Amino acid sequence: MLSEQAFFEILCDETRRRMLGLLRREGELCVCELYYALDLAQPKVSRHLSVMREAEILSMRREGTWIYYRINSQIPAWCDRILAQLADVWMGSPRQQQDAARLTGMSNRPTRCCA
Amino acid sequence: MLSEQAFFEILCDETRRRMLGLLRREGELCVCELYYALDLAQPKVSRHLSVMREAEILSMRREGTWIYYRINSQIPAWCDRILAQLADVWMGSPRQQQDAARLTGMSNRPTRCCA
DNA sequence: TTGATACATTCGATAAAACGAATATAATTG
DNA sequence: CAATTATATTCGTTTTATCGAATGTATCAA
Repeated sequence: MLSEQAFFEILCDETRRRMLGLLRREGELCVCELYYALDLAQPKVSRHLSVMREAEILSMRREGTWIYYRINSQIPAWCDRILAQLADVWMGSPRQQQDAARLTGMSNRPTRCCA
Repeated sequence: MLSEQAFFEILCDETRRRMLGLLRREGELCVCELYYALDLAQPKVSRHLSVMREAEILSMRREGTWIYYRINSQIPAWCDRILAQLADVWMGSPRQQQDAARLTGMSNRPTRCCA
């Protein structure tokens, strides 16, 4: 169960905040969408994903070769409220807009077959 | 002006969260009250105070030999909201109660002569 | 000016976090 | 089975944070 310490350690890294921002906005994204949108190397994104998965702030599901990540719906309410505050700050920041724009402009995004 | 990165780096450390929790509750505390309440070495508390002072999340005033710290009233609104969420989580946690109890039980607390 | 009290800083060591590069695994397609 | 695509992990290195111990500074009182 996501501890206070683990939660703040996760928020400490800007890459992870960008990932959480995008995921909160989009609901669910696969790894290739994430690293494309953030314009970062795939192993780097994967490592941060695994850190967040182990801390149970993210959950994942596999669909074929793609793995979709989302913010774990089981996180404590106070974490969710802080993420909401963070999203407020983020929306409108140049970096968030850039990330979102790159995602929108991405071609060949995988098509989800199911929720 | 307190950056997003600086803010989350500060929250990353449990000692600093305890300090912010106490300061939010008490309004203003001097260094000796802080390290007594937290039961930590004075240099350790001083170092964390200077980190937070440099990040402009704390402000200070001197009164004689005592230096009083408080949460900077100029911090961005979103930081304040996150600190409020944090205070909610904190209130009632064993550690917070312990810190507050030690402060209450402290003898020879300096008497403030002015605001 | 000497001593005492409150607080700050420096120093060296340790430990944790993040990185790029390379490699491994897992599912799909032919 | 081989090749391809998507994702994960390992490895060695570099950076950064934190710490205790020791020392420095500032204020006040005698």
